[in-house]
Amino acid sequence: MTNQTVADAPARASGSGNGRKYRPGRIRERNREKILQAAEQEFAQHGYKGATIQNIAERAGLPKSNVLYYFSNKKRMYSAMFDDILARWNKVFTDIRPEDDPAVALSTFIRTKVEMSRHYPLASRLFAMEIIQGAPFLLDHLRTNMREWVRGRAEVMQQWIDDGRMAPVDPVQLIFLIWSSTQHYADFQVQILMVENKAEYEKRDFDHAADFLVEVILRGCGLEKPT
Amino acid sequence: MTNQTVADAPARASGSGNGRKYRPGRIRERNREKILQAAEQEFAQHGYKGATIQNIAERAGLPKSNVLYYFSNKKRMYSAMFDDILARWNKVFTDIRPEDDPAVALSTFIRTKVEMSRHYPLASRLFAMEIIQGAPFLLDHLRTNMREWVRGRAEVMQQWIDDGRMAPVDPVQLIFLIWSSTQHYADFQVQILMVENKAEYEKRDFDHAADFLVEVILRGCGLEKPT
DNA sequence: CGGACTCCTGAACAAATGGACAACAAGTGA
DNA sequence: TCACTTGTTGTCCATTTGTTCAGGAGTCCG
Repeated sequence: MTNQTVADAPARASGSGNGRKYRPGRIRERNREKILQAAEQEFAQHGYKGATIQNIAERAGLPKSNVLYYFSNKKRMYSAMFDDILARWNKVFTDIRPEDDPAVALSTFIRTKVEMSRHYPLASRLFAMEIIQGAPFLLDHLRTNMREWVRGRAEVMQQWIDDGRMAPVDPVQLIFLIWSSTQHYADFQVQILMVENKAEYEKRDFDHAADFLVEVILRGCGLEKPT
Repeated sequence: MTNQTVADAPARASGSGNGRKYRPGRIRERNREKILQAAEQEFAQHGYKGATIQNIAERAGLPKSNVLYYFSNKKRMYSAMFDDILARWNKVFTDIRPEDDPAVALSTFIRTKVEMSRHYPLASRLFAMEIIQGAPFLLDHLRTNMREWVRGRAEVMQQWIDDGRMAPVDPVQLIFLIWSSTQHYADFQVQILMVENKAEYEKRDFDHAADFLVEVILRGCGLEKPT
C-alpha cells in the first residue's frame, strides 16, 4: 500500500512540481532509520495507543517536530514500520516444495523462525501486540497474503502426508504450533528469563530451544531428526 | 499481595476508626465486578498505557468518577485485575505427581490450558500484553511463584524421564511449548480466524486444536495418546 | 555566490487524560 | 426516625498528546 521508497515526508513542503531533479539525500535515509528503530521499541513496548511521539523522539534523540517532519502522523509512522518489517520477513522465508524431505524442510522452518526470534525480537513483539489489539492495521494482510501463504505450505505438507512421508496431522495446526512455539521466545522473553533465573539470553539458549523444538515436533510428526 | 476482600475503595472516606460494624454491601461487589470486566477488555486491547479510565467507565456503563470511587487510580485497578485473574487460574491448575501416568497428566495439562484459552481469552491476552511490555507489574510474581511452579512440574517430569517413562526431553522447554501453543489460540485469535477464514470460533475448533496438540506433543515425548 | 530545494525546530493549540473534590443521594442498623 | 456509612456524580485542574505552522538553517548544483 504505502510506498516506502521516498516516504511521505514533506507533507506540506512547497509546490514541488517540476524543479531541477534533486537527490533524495542520505540524511533522510539515516534519520528515517533512526526513527523507525526508536518507533519499533516504543510501539513494541506500549502498543499503538500507548506509544507517544514524544517518547519515540527521545529514543531517537531528535525533537518531536523533526520526527513529525519525516512521518506526518502517528498512523503513518506505524504503517511504515510494518511495511519495513514485512519486507524484512518476506526476504527470509524460504519456500518448501513437495519433493523436499519433510524432516529437513520442517527442521529448517523451525530453526529459521527461532533465529528470527533471536535477531528481531522487537518485530515479533510488535506483531504480537498488533494481533492482540485486533490487528486494526494488518487485518488485510492477514486475510490475503498470510492466508495464501498458509494455504500454500499446508498443501505441500498434505502432499507429504498423502505420500505417507509423515504422520497424518493437520498441516494448518502444525504451522500454528511452529509459529507459536518459536515466537514465544521473543514475545515472552521476560517470563522465560525470570523462570529460568537468567539476566539475558545467550546464543546457546536459542540453539537449545531450537534443538528441543525440532526434536519434539518432528517426532510428533512421525519424523526423525535430520542429520 | 493486595488484599482483595474489601478492596481499597473509600480512599478518602471519613475517619473510619471505630464506628458500628458495617456490612460491605452487595452493591460494592456487583459494581466492582462490572468494572473489572470492563477493565479486562480495555486493558487487553490497549495495554496499560493505552487504556483510559474514561473508556473503561463507558464499557461498564458508569461515570468516570464512579469508577474512580472503586479503584482510586489506574495502577490499583490494573493490579486488582491481576489479583483476580491469578486467583482464578490458581483454582484450575491441578497438580501432577511422579506416580501419575505421564500421558494422562500431560494430556490433561494441555486440554486444561486449551479450555482456559477458550473460556478466558481476555485474561490470556492481558497476561501476554503485560509480559510483552516487560511485566512491570508481574515481575515479582514471575520471579517467585511462577518460577517455583515450573521447577516443581519440571522435577516430576524429570522423574518420569529418569524412570524411562517418557523420552528425555528438557522438561522446562516442554512447559514453554505447552504454554505457548495453547495460549496461541487466545492471544492470536484474530490471526487464526483470518487465516482459516472464519468469523468466530466454535467449540469444535478448540476440541480439534486440543486433539492435535495432545497427539503431536505426546508423540513428540515418546508417549501414546491415552484412551 | 545565489537560488532552489531539503531539513530542522520552537511555539502554539485543541483535545484528551488521570485524578481531586465537594456536594448530594441512598442504604443500614438502632 | 436518626446518625452514620457507603455510593454517586458534575465540575475543575494540571499535564500530556497529536498535530500545525511559520520561519530559519543547511545543502547542493550551476
